[in-house]
Amino acid sequence: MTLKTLDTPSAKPLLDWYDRHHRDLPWRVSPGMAARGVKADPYHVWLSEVMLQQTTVQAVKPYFARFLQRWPDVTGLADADNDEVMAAWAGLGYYARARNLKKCAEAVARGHGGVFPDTEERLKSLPGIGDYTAAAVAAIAFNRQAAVMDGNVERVISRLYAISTPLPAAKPAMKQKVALLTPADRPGDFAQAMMDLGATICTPKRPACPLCPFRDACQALKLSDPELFPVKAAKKEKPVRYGAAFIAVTGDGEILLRQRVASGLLGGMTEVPTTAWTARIDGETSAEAAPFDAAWQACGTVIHVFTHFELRLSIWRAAIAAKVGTNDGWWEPVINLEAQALPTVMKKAIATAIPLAFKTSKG
DNA sequence: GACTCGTGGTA
DNA sequence: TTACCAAGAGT
Repeated sequence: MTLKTLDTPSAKPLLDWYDRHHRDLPWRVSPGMAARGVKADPYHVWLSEVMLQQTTVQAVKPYFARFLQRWPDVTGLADADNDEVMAAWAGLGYYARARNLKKCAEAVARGHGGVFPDTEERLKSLPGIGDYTAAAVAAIAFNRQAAVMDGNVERVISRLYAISTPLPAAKPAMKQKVALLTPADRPGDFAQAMMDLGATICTPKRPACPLCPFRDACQALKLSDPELFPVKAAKKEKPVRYGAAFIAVTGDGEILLRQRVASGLLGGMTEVPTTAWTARIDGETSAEAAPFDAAWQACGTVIHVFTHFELRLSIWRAAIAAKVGTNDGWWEPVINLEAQALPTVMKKAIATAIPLAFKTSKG
């Protein structure tokens, strides 16, 4: 306890706040249940943490429920078909997470007897588990005193200590503060409390400081303005790329699909034939680049914003009498599109050409 | 440290 | 509308 210097606040007010105001989430054991001896299922904790990486709680909920229903335990997921996992993940984004999720399940099932390792270090050696997720699973599922730091925690800590060093350079110093603050008792609840606080009280804009359990200790509130923290490095501008996508439909109601290469953007996911996505409008965005000769009709443009560029996709449609032979693709009944591993941008492209292709057409 | 890697919600 | 951002990891 000598490490806890005078400027380290107590975690007690936060835990008391969490006992009263915690969010009820499908993957969470509430503090009340935990007090009665209910343990969090490491599989549930891990699955939810991977899904929640850079993803909102609202978006994760239905995916978490579907995955759990389909693959109730880690061994079932390890034995699952890769394409089915990718299809189940379709729409959630960051598809490397799904590829690594499967690899991690296989490693746990075949290398650890179906039991998740219970230390931060061993967890971090698994695919798709980095600093954050290793600490989160260790703390939440195994009650380890691990320092859990995500975007919420960064915001809370940066304000609590009025840290003016920009992110991500400030991360090591912030992590040290989190480690000093994390209690040996209830480390999992502490981590979840910090994240709930960041999500509901210590929000990016207009934080509800009067309701905060750290209101008396917060340096930003005392000396400055909490909304000024955390300081972040300036982000660069998003370039625009252009391309064309080709939706070919036969008289039998089949559409030409193909699979993207296993790595990189939308790796391993399903797509309609497209040109390369280049920085300029050129001949490649026209029907000249179509997969085969047909009466291609322009039917609109899809604008889709990825993390680091904006894509403007010209959509071309052709109704053909019968299938055309292809090298790298296959013909799929339009009626089966819902079961495919189609990322959102591809659903938007198809929905532009075939408005009734999906039950709920977005974009 | 700098990039890559999705998507949908919000102000 | 534009901009930010949400329980980050891998290279």
